[in-house]
Amino acid sequence: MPELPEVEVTRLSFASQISGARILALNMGKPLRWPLGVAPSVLVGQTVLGVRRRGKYLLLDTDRGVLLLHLGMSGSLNFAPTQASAGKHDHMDLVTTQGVLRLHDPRRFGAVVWSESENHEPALKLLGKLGMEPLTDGFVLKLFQQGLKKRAAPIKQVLLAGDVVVGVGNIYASEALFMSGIRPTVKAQKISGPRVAKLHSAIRQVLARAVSQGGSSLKDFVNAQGKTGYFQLEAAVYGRTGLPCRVCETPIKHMVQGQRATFYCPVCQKL
DNA sequence: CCATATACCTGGCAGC
DNA sequence: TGCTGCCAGGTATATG
Repeated sequence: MPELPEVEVTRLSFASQISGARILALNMGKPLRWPLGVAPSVLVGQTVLGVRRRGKYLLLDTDRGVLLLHLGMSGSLNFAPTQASAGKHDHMDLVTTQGVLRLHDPRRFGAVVWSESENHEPALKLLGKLGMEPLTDGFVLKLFQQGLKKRAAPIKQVLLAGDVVVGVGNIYASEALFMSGIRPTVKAQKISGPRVAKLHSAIRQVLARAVSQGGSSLKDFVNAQGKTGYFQLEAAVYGRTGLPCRVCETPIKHMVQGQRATFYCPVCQKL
């Protein structure tokens, strides 16, 4: 479910409410992708200073470190005034003086990891190689071009790798490539300057628009308040195999790249 | 250094 | 209704 927009929408939906809260308890359920790294009781008594996002990770800053949260493929967060009874797939409750932050994650590819700081081991390892943030001024066209120049892999896979630019997941990679008229199979380094500029702007556009619309995944995305996205952002190509391209009516094609589904219009995306 | 395959885990759905 | 096989929004890790 979560690509950058969904993670950002989730962050926005509970950051201000949890900020300033004192942690009363941390209850972990079934194992997630990685262990927390410390005894949950270490968190008790800490104060939540705020919530940031880096790529698809949420960073819950406290006065003594940072709690890294990742939603994996199927995770979602809920922030509620009181602690409801936990369901089968609820694997973390962070109980605070201002509410309970709960992680719901059926597949358990998500993670909750404690790090003493952003520059200490767990955080450094997880965040250290991440690429540019697409929705900040740090996403400089020239740097993006330089990043792509080094890569012989197909552009779709370079986008997903997250070491050049973060936050573009499987849905938005296909969408951004459609918007910029680029074939997903083209080697990243072979894309012309003007095309890279188009892609750069398409990535910003598609992600920013999805954030402003409250998250736009195709399925049941809900923010931490339980509100759904508006789903106004209709996919141009993702999941539309065989359906007419919204621009030229040509049937949308499907292919597999790096064991992931890719969708594109063979006419609108020539190179 | 880079590119690609693999693993993790559960639920939903199409097809029989 | 039940079973089987396939698919799913991510990414660290191993392997070439």
